[in-house]
Amino acid sequence: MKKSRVTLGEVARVAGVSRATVSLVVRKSPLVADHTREKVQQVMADLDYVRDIGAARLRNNSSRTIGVIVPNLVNSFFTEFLSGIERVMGEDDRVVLLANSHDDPARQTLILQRFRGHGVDGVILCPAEGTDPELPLRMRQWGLPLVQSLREVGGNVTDYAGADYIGGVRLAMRHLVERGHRRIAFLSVSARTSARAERLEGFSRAIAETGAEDAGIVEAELSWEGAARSARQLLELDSSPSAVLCFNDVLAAGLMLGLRRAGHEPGRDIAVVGLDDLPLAELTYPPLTSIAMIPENIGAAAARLLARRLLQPDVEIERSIIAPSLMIRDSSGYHAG
Amino acid sequence: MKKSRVTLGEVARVAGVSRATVSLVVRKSPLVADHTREKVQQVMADLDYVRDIGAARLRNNSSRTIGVIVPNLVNSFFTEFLSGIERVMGEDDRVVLLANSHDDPARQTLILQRFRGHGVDGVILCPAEGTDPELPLRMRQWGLPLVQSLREVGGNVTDYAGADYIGGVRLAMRHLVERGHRRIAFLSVSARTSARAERLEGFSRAIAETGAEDAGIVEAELSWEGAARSARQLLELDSSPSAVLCFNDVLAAGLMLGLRRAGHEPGRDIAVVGLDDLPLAELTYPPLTSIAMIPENIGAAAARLLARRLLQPDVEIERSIIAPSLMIRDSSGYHAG
DNA sequence: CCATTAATTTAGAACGATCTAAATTGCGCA
DNA sequence: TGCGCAATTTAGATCGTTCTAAATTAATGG
Repeated sequence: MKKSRVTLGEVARVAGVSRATVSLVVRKSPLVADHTREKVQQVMADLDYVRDIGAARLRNNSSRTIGVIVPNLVNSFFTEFLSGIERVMGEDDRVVLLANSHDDPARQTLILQRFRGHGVDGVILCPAEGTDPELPLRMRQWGLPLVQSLREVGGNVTDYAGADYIGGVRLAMRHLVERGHRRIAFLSVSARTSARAERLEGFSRAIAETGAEDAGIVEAELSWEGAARSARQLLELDSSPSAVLCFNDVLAAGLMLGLRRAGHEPGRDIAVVGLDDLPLAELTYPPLTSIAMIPENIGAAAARLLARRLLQPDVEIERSIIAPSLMIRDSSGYHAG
Repeated sequence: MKKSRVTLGEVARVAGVSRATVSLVVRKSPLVADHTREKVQQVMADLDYVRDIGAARLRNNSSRTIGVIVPNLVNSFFTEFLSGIERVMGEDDRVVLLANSHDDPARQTLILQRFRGHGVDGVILCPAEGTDPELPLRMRQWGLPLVQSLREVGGNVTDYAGADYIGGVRLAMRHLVERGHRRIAFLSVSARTSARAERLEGFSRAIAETGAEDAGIVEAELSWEGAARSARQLLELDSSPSAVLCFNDVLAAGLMLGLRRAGHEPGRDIAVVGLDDLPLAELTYPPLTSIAMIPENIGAAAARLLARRLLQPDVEIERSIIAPSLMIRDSSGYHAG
């Protein structure tokens, strides 16, 4: 029942060479003669040899494993992001350790310790809300390469991959203004993350640039239910906005639900625009105008940044920012008079 | 810049004991005297010692790592499933290696080799479409514990965690029949998986049980776009169904879109019911009646099955089937005369 | 105070790979 | 044939932990 693993030594014995030679073959070294290589490869295939990467790492310090920490696995934004990471790392024969911080810094710390124990080569982190800004420095002291993504703490001290939310918000606002909207509200969230800060920054800049009126900022819990509840607050704003830009598509979808419940038809009585362009955006009613960020690409970019740093630990830090694009659908269809 | 890891040996030296003793402390053995334990723990904390699990596994054969392979990371069904696995494994201080097979058996095989190389303790697999039914046996020969989930190949030879789709379809069909529907169609998918077979089985059983008319089975590509395109075929069925039960919520949402485009109002002109009850179901218009399967719980169940088998490798195989429940919303609101 | 037994602690060999440094083999050419 | 140099191959130490078996220390009873 128990299987004894086939080891380098076995292969060496059967092939009639030394362990060291087999090791060279495994690592595709050019030092080994062609006929030896072929013989060894044949034996490896026959015995179904699988190299033990853990044992290898003990000696050469590369586990070909990276850790990814996301705050959430329900929002498909994060899972597409994850998908991009997994794809790029897989192409490079690396493997992904996944963990969910649930946006809890304590849990995030625990996970990082666990990852350290498993000897990951590096980490892609979307920092939990309330993460200690010193964390990147601490990780540097641990000698653990870090790429931050989607959110960022500690100033520009690590590689970073993200979306251009300032530009994205600008696109959305211009679109609304072109459709004649003057009083635009923003549906934000209560969680203090850099992602939130960036969007708010984008909003105020866009207000300045377009000359539209800041019709108010309302905070909701980050869930469609929360957004639905906030519909009332938005409708009761003194400024009576004709359009609402939302923190993300989940909130936008929830808001549309809440508006309809309150007797206002989104896309006709009031324009709603989301951010992220989740698959969901096509399926709401009316279909949601949104800003595509293509999280899969952000994940891929983060993975490439990390791969690059593993290769050259001391290369200067880089930021990889994915450009947004406007997806016009019916929820912004209303042309304000 | 380079950090030399703090090892057991360092801790031992500083604490003035042997490596073996420190190892006992790390593993919380009761064999060590209280005062020694405290001293050692103090030193471990001071030096920021992190146990190298890879090195440990080399000796004791437990990596506290499990592999998970899903066919897809976009459908939130799978990501919630994943979330359940990650949660339960995390509670047990285990770590999850994630990979996406993209429903491709060749890639799946590659991933399994990779996982083997990383010394995973076990695997939770949602088999790709077209997986060799012999795979579970092969994995047994490798000595790699396997839990299948959501889909299954090779007969009942491994632990399995899934949802009761036969029961779920029954719930949905009864609901429709209670609302007066007699001619019910099924929107299926082309991919041949056990998940599909089970739902079709449920459909034909429910037809028999309820005495409703099988108004036809239409196959769509597994995407909302595919489902939208299939609306036409459904509407052109000779049987002119008054209700459509869909393979899952993504198809249901796409179908509703297609129906509306074709001038038929879902929930009023024709009832639509989904399966899975994704978060999405609340956000479509009209909100989608669906059968909740709670993928997070299925993932948790799969994780527990695997944890149990790791503890007792020879315990008899077990099936863990999550019971479905009916979530009534507006898309089935139409009461056929 | 010594013999036993129980409670702690430990030296040293694993685990499966890689690295270093040195040994061996083969080849061209005098 | 024999020498020098490049091309291959290898012995043995090593990575950080756990295991085995034995050694040491403490505790108990007579």
